[in-house]
Amino acid sequence: MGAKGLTKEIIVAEAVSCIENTGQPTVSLHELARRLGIKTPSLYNHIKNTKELQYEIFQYAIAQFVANQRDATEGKQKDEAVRAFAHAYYTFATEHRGLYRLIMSIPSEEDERAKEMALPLLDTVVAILADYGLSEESVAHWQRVFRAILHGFISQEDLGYFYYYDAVDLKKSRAIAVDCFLDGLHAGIQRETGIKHENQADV
Amino acid sequence: MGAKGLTKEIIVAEAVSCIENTGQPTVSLHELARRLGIKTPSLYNHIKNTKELQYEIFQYAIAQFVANQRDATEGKQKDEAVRAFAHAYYTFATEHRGLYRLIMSIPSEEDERAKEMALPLLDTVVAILADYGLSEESVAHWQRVFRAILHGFISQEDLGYFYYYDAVDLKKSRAIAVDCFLDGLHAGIQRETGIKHENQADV
DNA sequence: ATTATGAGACTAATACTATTAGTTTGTCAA
DNA sequence: TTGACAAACTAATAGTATTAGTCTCATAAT
Repeated sequence: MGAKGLTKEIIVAEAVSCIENTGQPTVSLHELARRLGIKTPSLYNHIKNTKELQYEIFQYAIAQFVANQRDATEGKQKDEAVRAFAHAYYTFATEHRGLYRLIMSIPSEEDERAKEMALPLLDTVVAILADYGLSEESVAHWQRVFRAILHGFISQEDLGYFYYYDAVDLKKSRAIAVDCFLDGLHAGIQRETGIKHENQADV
Repeated sequence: MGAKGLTKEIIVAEAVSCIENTGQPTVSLHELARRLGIKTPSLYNHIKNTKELQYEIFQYAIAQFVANQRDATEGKQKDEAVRAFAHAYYTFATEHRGLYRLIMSIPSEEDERAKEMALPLLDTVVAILADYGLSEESVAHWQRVFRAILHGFISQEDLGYFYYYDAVDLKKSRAIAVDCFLDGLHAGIQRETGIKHENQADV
C-alpha cells in the first residue's frame, strides 16, 4: 500500500493512550494494530519488536514522571519538598497507573539500557535530600529509603495488600508513612551531625 | 495410559522447585509437563488451569513465608522483634526470589480469594506492633508502613532501581531503612501517647 | 479368571501471543 | 513515464493455554 503517515511516534502515542485507558502496563501488538487500522506485522516496519516499543513507552513514562516531580517540588525545600514529592509521586502513580506499573516492571539487574533511562528518576529526590546537608553517601542511602517507602506503599495498595480499611484510612496511612520517613530522617541527621534539625516537626 | 501416581501435590511441588531454581514467579505448563515426563494437556487431569495452579503455589509460598516470620520473631518483642522480622523478611525474599515475586504478583483488588489466602501475612507483624500498646487503628496504619518499607526496598532492589552502590552499601541502606521505621514509630507513639518509648534507640 | 469401568494418559485442534519471510502496491522523484 | 523505495499486505512459524475426544491400563466386581 504505502504511506499512511504512520510513524514510530504515533505508534508509541497510541500505545500510551491504550495503557492510560486500561491501567495495564502492556498492549498486545494485535490490539495496537487494530486501533491503528493496520495488520499486526505492519508494525514491524516501524518498530523492532515489543521490547523496543516497551523502551519507547518507558522513556516517555519516565519523562512524564520526572517532569511532574520537578514541577511539584519547585521552589520548595526540606520537609516541605519531601511532602510535595511524596504527594506528587502518589498522585502520578494512581492517575497513571499503567505508566507507573510499566516503570516498575521493566528494569532488571542485567538491563543496563533500562537502568540508564531510569536514572533521571533520582535527580529530584537526590536534590531534595542533598539540601539537608547530608553526605553524598547518606543521600544515596536515604533516597533509597524514601523511594522504597513510596513505591512500597503504592505497590502494596495496588496489589490489594492493605486490607480492611477504606480510602480515608489509606490517606491517613500515607500521611503516617511520610511522617515516619521525616522522623527517621531527622533522627538520622541528628545522629550524623549531632544537630537537631530546625525543620523537624515537633507536634 | 493410566496411573503414574501423579497428583496435584506432585505438580505443585515440581512447579515450586522450578520457581525456586529460576527465580521466576511462573512456570509454563509445557516446561512443567516436560519435567514430569508427561504431555502438556495431561496436566489438566489434575489441575483446572494455570490460575488454579498459581493459587496452589501461592498458598504454599504464603505458608512458608509466614512460618519463617513466626520462627524468626518467636520470643522477641518490640524493636528486637521488628528487626528480626525485617531481617527474616529480607532473607526470605532474596533466598526465595521466585516465591516472593509470586506472592507480590498475584493479588489484585478484585481477587477476593487471593486476598483471603494472603491474610496470614499480617498476623506476625500485627502481633509485634500491637505489643507496643498502639490502638487497633494505629496498628493497621503502622503495619502498612512497615510492610511498605520492606517490600518497597526489596522491590526496588530487585528491579535494579538502587544504582551505584554494591552489596555492602545495600546492607547499610537496609539498616537505615529499619532504623528509620523504628524512629518514625517511636515518634508516632510519643505523639499518640505522650510517652517516650523505653525501648527507643538512643544512639 | 474375565470383564467392565474409570482414572489418567494420549493426540488433535483452537485461540491467543510475537515474529519473520516474502509479496504487492502506492507514491514520489528521476 | 517509469523505476525504486517505503510501507502495507498475506502466509507461515513458534510458543503460550486450553478443550475435545480417544485409548489404555489397573483395579474392582462378577
